[in-house]
Amino acid sequence: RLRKWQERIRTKDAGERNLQFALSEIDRMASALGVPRSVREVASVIYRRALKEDLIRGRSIEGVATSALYAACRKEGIPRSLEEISEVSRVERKEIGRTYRYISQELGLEMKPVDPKKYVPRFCSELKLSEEVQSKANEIIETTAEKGLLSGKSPTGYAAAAIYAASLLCNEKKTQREVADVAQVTEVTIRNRYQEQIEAMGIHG
Amino acid sequence: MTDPKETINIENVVASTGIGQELDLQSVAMDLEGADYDPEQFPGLVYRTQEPKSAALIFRSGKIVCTGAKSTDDVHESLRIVFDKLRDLDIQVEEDPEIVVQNIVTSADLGRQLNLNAIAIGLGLENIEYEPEQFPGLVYRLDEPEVVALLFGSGKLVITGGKRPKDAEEAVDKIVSRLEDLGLLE
DNA sequence: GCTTTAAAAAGTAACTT
DNA sequence: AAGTTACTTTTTAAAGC
Repeated sequence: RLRKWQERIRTKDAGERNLQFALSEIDRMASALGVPRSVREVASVIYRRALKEDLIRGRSIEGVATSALYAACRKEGIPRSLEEISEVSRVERKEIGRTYRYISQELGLEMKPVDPKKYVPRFCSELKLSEEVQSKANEIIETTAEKGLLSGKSPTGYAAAAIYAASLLCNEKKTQREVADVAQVTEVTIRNRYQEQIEAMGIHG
Repeated sequence: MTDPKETINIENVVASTGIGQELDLQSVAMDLEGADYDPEQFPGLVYRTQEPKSAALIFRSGKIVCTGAKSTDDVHESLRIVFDKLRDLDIQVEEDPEIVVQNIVTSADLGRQLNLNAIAIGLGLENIEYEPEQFPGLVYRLDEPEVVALLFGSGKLVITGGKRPKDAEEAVDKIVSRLEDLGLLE
């Protein structure tokens, strides 16, 4: 009986240690990403729910913690791409995506697709582009998305192309490479989305 | 207007069978030309047929999996070739081993562009999976028939998981009527 | 869970030319 | 910039790690 009691304590301690590790990892990654405290709190709640629903079995703690943070960023309306998230995690992008989809489905998070406009302020700020460019980029995204151009396209690539187009229209040109670097997409993707967008907008650049 | 059902095309049929006899894959690999066998990598021996085109995975237990065929008839034809090749190697093969179709992959075209964002909301976020950062298709799981559909912005779709060609037809009908009810088609 | 096989859809990426 | 190749998703059986 003493042994069983010790085992329970040991198990409880192990569980506590794992939870503490997961929460400290969420904190570390959140700091590295520079997201507000509210996001860490939402991520913690998602992680604890996943723990309660026994979704971590067969998966790494770090993988679930990273996925919870990715989901939290989206829930709070300040999404980070899987590429950005994977840079501060030791879990690879593909695994984060898989785990995220799994916990999202199991916890019924009902995540809406990411709106490309959510990336505009941060990307434009990193590129030191004006408020005017941001507004123009948002207008391009809104107008072209309404025409159905967004279906199936990556939100980061879509936002990057709109920002590139807006920078040209506002005479604050940034090169495709500069925009591609902050959005972490290729120039080819920007070129392809850009062509579709300016055509749908009836612009000739 | 073309009925989407008429655009259905079977792209791949997966079936399993067995010759009812254990095999020494090492010797089969030596005698069967074109056979790929690397037990360190995968326990099955891979044998490809040219006409009809398919790939057969042959196991030590004598069980066989056939993939890549474009119809259930092609599955039978491909496996007949595999059985005969094994017989040529003096391996006893039952007269006609039971062949079970395990999965049929189909493609189809709804004929109009789809707004996947609207469909994701319309069909209910809890029932679908749409993560364009990871894959451009919207994943829609149906209960009856029990298949998985991948819907694309172009209006093209893929139906997989079915065991009968009819499963894909029923799935396309249900998808079309649901999208029409939601006013998301056309 | 992974390994292998086939196939479609469309997007993205990494190469070479 | 174009072209090629390859990887993402889904499904399914098989035997073994």
